[in-house]
Amino acid sequence: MGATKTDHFSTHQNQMANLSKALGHPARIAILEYLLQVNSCICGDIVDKLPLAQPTISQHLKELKNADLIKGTVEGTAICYCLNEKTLELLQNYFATIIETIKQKNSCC
Amino acid sequence: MGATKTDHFSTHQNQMANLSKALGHPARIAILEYLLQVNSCICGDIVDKLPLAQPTISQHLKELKNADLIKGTVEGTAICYCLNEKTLELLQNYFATIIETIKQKNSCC
DNA sequence: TTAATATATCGTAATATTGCAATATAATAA
DNA sequence: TTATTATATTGCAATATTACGATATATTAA
Repeated sequence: MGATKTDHFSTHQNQMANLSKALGHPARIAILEYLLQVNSCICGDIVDKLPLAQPTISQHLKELKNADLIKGTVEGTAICYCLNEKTLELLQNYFATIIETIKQKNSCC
Repeated sequence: MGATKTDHFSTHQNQMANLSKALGHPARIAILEYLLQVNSCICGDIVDKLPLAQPTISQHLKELKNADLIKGTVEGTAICYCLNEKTLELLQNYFATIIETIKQKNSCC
């Protein structure tokens, strides 16, 4: 098979898996970090910053957008991308809660 | 192709991508959350808790272990798995820094 | 030793991802 | 209108992931 059994897991588990999966490629991490570094939305020049062809980057941007990790607005000929703080906060909260929970536990291996 | 151009990105970017990728499947999120919920290491019963066959779970555990997200110790006939706090802290810190950086920025779309 | 139990590995089919050339689309400029 | 520029989509080959039956391995129990 290979089909991920999405229906066997909770909505929340699928959501966190999808967000993680969207960040599960160095190019997409690089895009995230580039958008973070630039002190505003970026219109256009992502392609010049990464060692990948334009269609490939477009595809990665699409995946980040599908996961709601970035937002894109049409700005004339270019498209203006920026990070979606709300979605990134979901991730931050998730891992923060995990660490908190671990620290409350008495022990481990 | 399909080969991920790992060599074109920084070690750090590859590391965060690998960690994210390892969590990019609902079964592995479910395993993580199960290990978190149980107030100790778990020896054995993960297979009973998930709707997947034993070899499939073994494979997912292997991936989590490869990513250093969990630790496994042999405990007689069973194997004792637990979360690796250090690695999960890497993720927490990463997203915390991202949110912090976003909040410092003047504006966005 | 043999049996029972727990986990891992092998092999393989189904599916998904990645990367890019070629091409399409959409907006502005000339 | 016809360029020009920026981004998206299509199509496809290479590769990776997922799932699991069958089997192997390893530990304890009898």
